[in-house]
Amino acid sequence: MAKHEWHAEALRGKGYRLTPQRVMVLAALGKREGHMSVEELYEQVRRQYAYIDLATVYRSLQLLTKLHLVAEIRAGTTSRYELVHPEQRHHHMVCEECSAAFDLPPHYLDDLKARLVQEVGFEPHMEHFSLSGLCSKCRHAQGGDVS
Amino acid sequence: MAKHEWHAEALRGKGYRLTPQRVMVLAALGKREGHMSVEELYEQVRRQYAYIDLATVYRSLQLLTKLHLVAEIRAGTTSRYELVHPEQRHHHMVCEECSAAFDLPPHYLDDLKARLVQEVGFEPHMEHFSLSGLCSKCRHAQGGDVS
DNA sequence: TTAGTTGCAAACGCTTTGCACCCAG
DNA sequence: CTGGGTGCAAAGCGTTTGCAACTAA
Repeated sequence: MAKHEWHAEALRGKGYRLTPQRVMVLAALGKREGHMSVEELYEQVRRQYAYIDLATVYRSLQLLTKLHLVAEIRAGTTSRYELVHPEQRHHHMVCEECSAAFDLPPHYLDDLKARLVQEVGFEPHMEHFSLSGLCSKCRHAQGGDVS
Repeated sequence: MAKHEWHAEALRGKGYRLTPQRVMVLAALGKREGHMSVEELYEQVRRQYAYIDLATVYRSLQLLTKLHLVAEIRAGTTSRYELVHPEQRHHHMVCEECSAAFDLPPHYLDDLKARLVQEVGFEPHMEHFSLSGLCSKCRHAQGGDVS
């Protein structure tokens, strides 16, 4: 079963309609390794179905995010989205220079989260978490200057 | 010398004009412990000078942020601002429930940053960093359900 | 059949910009 | 005096919403 079909089934299982638009959104997300901006997603889906509306893409992403079938990653001002694969939780690092995205193994933040809950009493919500900075490639290219 | 005067001097020292509007923005920021939204700042300044324009507030914050005299804290979609005190670096935790803001001692993130640079080669930029989640008060009020 | 979903267009909230006037240096 | 800064109004941009038509179940 293709990558996105699991998600489509989950959608129906929860009582929502499986419309062509939603399938296309899921398929587009499934075609990419990393996360996509709404605009990228929109362009991608439009190649299959020219009449889809941006609002529909937004509404689909909203629904899918609510159901935890896709994850919303806030990078700077705008959001990016990717399929959720429950067995491979991770967070993100986005390079400010080249926009490349990297996965951040969960244990880094789990440690931080545990310490914060214990020592400060604050429970951070890290589902939509991402760090921005410089990837190793761009770091070396720039000679390591820190802003 | 009052809290914000140091910042005003720094502004002039770098060759920018010290206008009443900028002084008022700095003063408003200095009056508060935590960070303020642009709107709060605007309302505050308007009490002294009814004709200030929102655009001026935005432009002042942009300049001050560029000069590292104020820090921009991204909380969810919008930004909040506070005076920078170089000797007391810290990051932020913002409660999603009650919007209260807490300071996060730098060592928590310094650890994380060091590990990331060493182990993954990624250098996160944490100047404008904040965590959102639930503060201890709201956590207990809600009975600890995690979304 | 019929409630959930879509396309369309308009509105929204926050932020930025163009421009003529103004004032800090 | 003069160029940087301001007020004003309008535009920009990503996102959301109201509504009539449509369609998955």
